[in-house]
Amino acid sequence: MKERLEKLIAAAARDLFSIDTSTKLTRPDENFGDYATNVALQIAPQLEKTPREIADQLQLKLTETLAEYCNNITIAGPGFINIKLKDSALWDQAKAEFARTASGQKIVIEYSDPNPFKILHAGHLYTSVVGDAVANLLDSTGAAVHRVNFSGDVGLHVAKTIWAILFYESDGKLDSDIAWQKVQSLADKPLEEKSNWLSGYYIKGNAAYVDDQNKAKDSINDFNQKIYKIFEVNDHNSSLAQIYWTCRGWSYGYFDKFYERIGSHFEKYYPESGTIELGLKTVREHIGDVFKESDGAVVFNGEDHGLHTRVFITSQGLPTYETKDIGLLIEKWQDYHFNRSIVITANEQAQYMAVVLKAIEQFAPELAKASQHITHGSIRLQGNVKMGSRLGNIIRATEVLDSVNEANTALNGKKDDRVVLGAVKYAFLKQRLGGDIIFDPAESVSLEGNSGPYLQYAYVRAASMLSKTESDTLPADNLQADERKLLLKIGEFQEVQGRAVNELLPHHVCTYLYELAQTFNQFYEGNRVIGNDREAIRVQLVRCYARTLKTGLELLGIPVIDKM
RNA sequence: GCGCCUGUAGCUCAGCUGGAUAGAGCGUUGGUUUCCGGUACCAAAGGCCGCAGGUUCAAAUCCUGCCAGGCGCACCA
Repeated sequence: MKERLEKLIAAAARDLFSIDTSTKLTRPDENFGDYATNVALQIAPQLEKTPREIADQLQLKLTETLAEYCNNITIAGPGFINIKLKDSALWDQAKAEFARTASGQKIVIEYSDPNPFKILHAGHLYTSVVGDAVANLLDSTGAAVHRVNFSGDVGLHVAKTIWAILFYESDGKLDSDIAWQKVQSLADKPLEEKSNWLSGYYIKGNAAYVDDQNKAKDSINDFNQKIYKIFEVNDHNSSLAQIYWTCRGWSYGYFDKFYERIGSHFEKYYPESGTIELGLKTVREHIGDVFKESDGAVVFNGEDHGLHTRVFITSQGLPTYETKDIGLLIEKWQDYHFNRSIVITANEQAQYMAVVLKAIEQFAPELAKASQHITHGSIRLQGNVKMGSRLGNIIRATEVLDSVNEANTALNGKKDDRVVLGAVKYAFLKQRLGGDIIFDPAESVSLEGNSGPYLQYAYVRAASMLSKTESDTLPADNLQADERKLLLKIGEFQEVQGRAVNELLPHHVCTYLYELAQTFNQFYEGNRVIGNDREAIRVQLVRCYARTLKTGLELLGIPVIDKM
């Protein structure tokens, strides 16, 4: 509807003044109209007329050409043209489906990216929720969306953890047989406990590495190579390898359980270990033309492109994250032949990723061009304090869910995981991507006001009403003011979804859904539906509203509830 | 030091492809229930939109400088 009107207005301007405009319609204050355009103000200078004169001429013309959709076109202020839609146009708009703008396209979206052997913290919860919402948005455009997950199953953090297990379980002797016995003895423990056990050793290993206790640094670097070696020779038998594979399995098992709890689903996991060979091969092939050797390492000279210079292969001959990311992108390409590849991470990776993509651009420009990196802020504690495992103030992902569960149970006397998820996801998504999120376990996730449960409750009300009626008549004209206001708001959804997709910003959907639910709650207060003599029309309206709210909540990955 | 991001009400944030009186939630104060589910609704108080210039008929929005905070800058991920 909006695009149609914009085209008609552009056509009118062309007819009247032989001028091309690219003016967009906006949603003005409800007192002015349903749509507004400032086209008269914009073209006035070049036509050397007053905006008011132009607006007058346009008003006459548009009253004619927009007659099918609009019944009132007025001029206000310095020359704004305000348009009021017919009720029938409002109904059409409210019932429209999403435009399938990316139908036939393949999109690979990678997000969440947890590290085995390390803690799954609040930041992982946040990035997962964001990724789900962005993927859902893309899905709504008709594209085939493939959700994948990249996880660091090799690398220094793994060496730190394994080293610490060996060191502390065998009294500093680094005896893998003794450590393996310990690992086996934990077999029957719950996944959560195993995961905590591992992340505890990561913290110890990291501390030892940083402080270089007991010459730990060299020793850990040595273990790093040993772990890469496990993959090189496909070792599943040595006690070190058994410790590695067993603990790795615990981590992945724990991730699966977590994703199930929050409703995330990945089509494929790409472990870093699987990207090494392809990454190394690719980088080595391009030593000379893209990469160069420097101090025994292989680097990409980002400074030539206004970026940082980064190491791709260390002087030990090991691939860094950079090289793994190259292998990963090529592997994704081989798997999917995507039109678009999107990676979501925290802000701190932004400039790093720019270097990797610039390097790829040198030898595979089409891959780099199809790739997009979007980033978000991190979770910070009250008082703008950063979380960090070494600071001992990490909030586990499950702690966030548990604390909200506690608050919700206290509020209404019973536990409901759907409401907890609604509250947490909405709290994270309602903020524009990019900035940090200040998280206070006690207060940040609200259950009232602008919150997930508010939306869920606003749906419950409508669902409850609809269960009490059989009414199924067609919509009618001559809407009353409150009815019209609600229908107008419902009709805004397509525009909001379009904008959220274009900008890959889910918070637009949150903002809109909250306004929509607010409009509905206001309508609900003042207008009886069931048993009213306008029941037929109002039931149609409520159906339309409920459908819109449900679709919106689904885009955000928030559970839709009939009764709560 | 260089680069990127951020600065809007007491707090947490929308608004930033320039437009009409700068919005919401929480918190504070005061109201609303014979009636479809009160996790609701209504109202009040609360703003040099970080500061200073510039562009424009029009700037929270665009440009420049400064101040404050965050992130990144070679063998971690």
